[in-house]
Order: sequence, then structure tokens, then C-alpha cells
Amino acid sequence: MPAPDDQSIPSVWARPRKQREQPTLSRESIVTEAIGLLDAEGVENLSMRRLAQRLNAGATSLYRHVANKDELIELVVDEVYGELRVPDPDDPDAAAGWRAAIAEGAHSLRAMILRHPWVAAVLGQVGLASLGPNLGRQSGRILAHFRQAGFQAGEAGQAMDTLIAYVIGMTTSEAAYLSMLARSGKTEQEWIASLRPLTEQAVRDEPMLTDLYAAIQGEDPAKTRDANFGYGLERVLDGLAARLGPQG
Amino acid sequence: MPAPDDQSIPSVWARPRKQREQPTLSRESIVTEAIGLLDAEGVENLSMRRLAQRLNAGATSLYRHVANKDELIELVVDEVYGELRVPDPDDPDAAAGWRAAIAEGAHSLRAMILRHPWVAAVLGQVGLASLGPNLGRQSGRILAHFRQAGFQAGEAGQAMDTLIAYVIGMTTSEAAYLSMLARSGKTEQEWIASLRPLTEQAVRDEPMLTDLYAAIQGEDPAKTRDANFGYGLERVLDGLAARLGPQG
DNA sequence: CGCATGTGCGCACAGTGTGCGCTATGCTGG
DNA sequence: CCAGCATAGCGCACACTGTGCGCACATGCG
Repeated sequence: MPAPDDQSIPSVWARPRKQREQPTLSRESIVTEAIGLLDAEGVENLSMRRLAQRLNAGATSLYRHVANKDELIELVVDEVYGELRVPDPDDPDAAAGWRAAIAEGAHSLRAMILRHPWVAAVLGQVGLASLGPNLGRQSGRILAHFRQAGFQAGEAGQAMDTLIAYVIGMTTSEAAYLSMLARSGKTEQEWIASLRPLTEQAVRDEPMLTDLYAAIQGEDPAKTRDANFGYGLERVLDGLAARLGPQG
Repeated sequence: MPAPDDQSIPSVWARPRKQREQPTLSRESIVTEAIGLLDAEGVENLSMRRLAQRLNAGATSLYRHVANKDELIELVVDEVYGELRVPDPDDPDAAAGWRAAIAEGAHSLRAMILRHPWVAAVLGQVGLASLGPNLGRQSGRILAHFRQAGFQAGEAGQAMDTLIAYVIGMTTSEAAYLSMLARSGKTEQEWIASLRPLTEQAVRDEPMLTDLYAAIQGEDPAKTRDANFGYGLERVLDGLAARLGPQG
């Protein structure tokens, strides 16, 4: 009979596992924890091992619920698409202005990407090709607004693609910029100041950029970004509205 | 005196290095070879070791010419920006139509990204924040066209941002889609066919998508992509032109 | 000739995604 | 109440990554 306190011999009596005290692993818990980790530490610090650690689990346990890391990322992307707030196209209040409804959807998409800047880095790999349920639902809603505005079937799709391309393109570079800022650990003021010599050199080489930088100097960068986004959004909507004839 | 053929003892007489027969390593050769590898094998297969192998060099030798992998990627991105063909704004022929000149630049940017689809995956991480010399030069040219069109200093920048955001957003998802296609090894026809059940399910869930897919059915996908890009580009240019008043 | 400078590279370290096969747990049918 | 089975969790291992360190060597300058 072995000494009961001998831990080195794995003994049936020394119950090694406390029975299920954690709420167990699940696809949902993995996805939400992954989003938490991505928000907190950025895409370059998402690894299966670190994610498992946060879930008090072994690294390879995750593979019981998720085929591989790429699939996890697809799930995570579709999950954040669920955060979009696109006005309900069946709501009679919204019938008054398709433009306002679509603008709201566009701002909602931008806000989501700025809330989760890693989405920008990941969209270039995943694209819009995964087409999960949330992306499907939100696309359907936006499309409905374009249809109600008067676009015919095929053109409504093209209009939606145009709008989304603009929002994603604009916001992706914002998000990439903000991510780099976060990685640098500096404030935006410090960052801009540290780049001063470089931008001045660029301006010397490209005189066309001169008054562009002069115009921005001294403005609140966040306000400037908001304004720039709004400007382009109005132009895109103008261009689309022109297709609807004089009354649109 | 050791035996002269004893290779296990590193001997000065057994000249281990053939003297310089390769054209030596350089920052330029590394960057161009990296582009070759990226084009051939995609961004997920670019590693310092594989790149060094292609250059008949040791992995860590690259670090004599490039600070780290991130810097290499910045260099590579600026290099492909050099492939853009934006009409010379000082060329009197181009003065006739700012719209045509800018459309040409936009198509050139799209063509570049489709030639190097990995750019899409990398732009989300690097953004436009790196601002190498090539990106600077091309931006200057596009900006000049907008100025010539009649946009004032600040607004010309906003107009350029809008245009570029649209092109990058649209082309990024094209490139991501094509990259995935390439990874899958199937032809586009096979890929679409293999997704049929999934898309039919999506259409069942989102009836708004129905006639969108119906409209695309049977079309040449590449033609459809070209047409979609062109449609959105015209809308964006319309929206911008409207800011210039009736004569623009 | 001797020395300084800089290039190339082998080694090593910490960390990655993920396949394999073992263990234990909870469910089900007798 | 017990036998058996499906399955969740996990330790180990493999091939691979980016990159710091320090040595060997080639080259250019005195």
C-alpha cells in the first residue's frame, strides 16, 4: 500500500481532476473570448495557446469546437458583423429617407471597425467571401433600402458594393493607422510630432502635398477623420442618387 | 600535421567558401525577390528562410539589409506602388479631362492590386501610413489632377481619399476572393459550383439576395467584376464632379 | 603588411499551428 | 445500478517561424 500523500504516482484515489467547475468550452465562448483578446492585444497577439489560456483550457482543446485558426477568424468576423445596426427596412418610419437609412448603416459599419481595428487587418485575408449568417442578414437589409430607393435588382447590388467598398476602404486605413498608433504606445500628438521631419521631407519632395498638410495642421485629428469620412460618404451617396433621376 | 582530407576539422586550407560568385545581396535584390515569392506563393508562404533560399543566402543574412520582416513588407508595398501609371498632370494632353486622367489612375491601381493580390492582405496591417517615396509621388500626381479640376486645397485631399478608399475597398475584396480561389486550387467555375448549396441556403434565408444571385448567374465572373468596378467608379466620380458646379 | 569595417551565416531560443493518441467524463440502454 | 460508448480535454511532438548573438571571412585603407 503506497503512502497516500505520494503525489508522484498517479493514483486513482488522488482525484486529479476536480469535476467540471468551469462552464465548459463551447464555440460561442471561444469566439467571444477571441474577440476580447483581439480587442485587447491586436491581431498579431492572437494565438491558439494564448486564447486557450484565457479560457483555462489546453491549446488543442479548442480544435474540438473549431476546425482551425482560419475558421475561427471567419467566425469572429461574422460575429462582429452582428454588431451592425442597419435600420429595419420594413419600419415605416424609415421609408421617408433611404439616404438617411443607408448613411446610418455606413456610420455603423465604420464605428464597428474602429471598435475592432483588427478587422481591417483580417478583411484583406478573408474578404467578404465567407458570408456568414450575420453578414448575410445585414447585406440583405442594406440591399432592401437600395431597392426601396428605386434601384432595380442588379444595380441595387452594384450600388451596395460601391457603398460598402468606400466605407471599408476608408475605415481600413483609419484602423490600420490607429492600430499602429496603439502598438507604438505614443499618443497621437507625440506620434505626429515624431514624424514631423519625415513629413516635411515628403512635402519638400512633393510640393503638391504642401497645402494639404498645412490645412490639417493644428486640427483635432479625430474630428478631421470624422469629417473626411462624412465628406466622401456624401459624395458617394450623391453619385448614387443621381442615378435615380431628378426627384431622388 | 593533420591529414589534409580530414573534413571534420575546419581547416584554413580546405577553402570552404567559393569567393563571391553570386552578385551579392542588396536591399533591392531582396525586395524584388520577395515580390516574386509573394506573387508566386502568396503572403502566407513568405518567410525569411524561404526568401533567403531563393537568394542562395542564409536566413539571417537578410537582416544586414532590412531591419525586420515588417520593414521588408513596407518596402515591398512601396515598390509595387511604383508600378502605378498615373497620367502626368503637367502633360498638356491630359488637361482636357481630369475625369479621364483620374479614372485611368484608378484602373491602374486596381490592376496593380489584382496583379499582386497579397497587397490586399497586407494593406490592412500597414495601411497607407508608411508613405514611401513611390506612394508619395503617385499621391502627388493624383492630387494635382484634382487641383486642376478645380478642387481647393483641403477638399482636393478629401476627394483623393474618397477615390482611393473606393478603389482599395472594392479591389481588396476582389483580391481576397481571388487569393482564396488560388489557394483552393479549383477553377472559378468549380468553386462557384461547390458553393452552390451554401449560396442557395443563404438566398433562402435572405430573400432580398435572390434576384441578385439570379442576375449574376451564367455571366462571366471576370467581366462582372470589371463592370461592377466601373459602375462604382463612375458613381464616385459623378458625386465628386457635382461639387464643381454645372460646368464640371 | 596589419588593421578596421562590414557582410554572410550557423546556432539557438522562444513561440507558432496543429495531428496523434490517451484519459476521463457524462449519457444511454439494459 | 451497471456496462459501454461517444466525446471533451489535453500532453506530447513535429515542423516551422522571426530574429539576437557571435564568429569567420572579404575587402579597403593606412
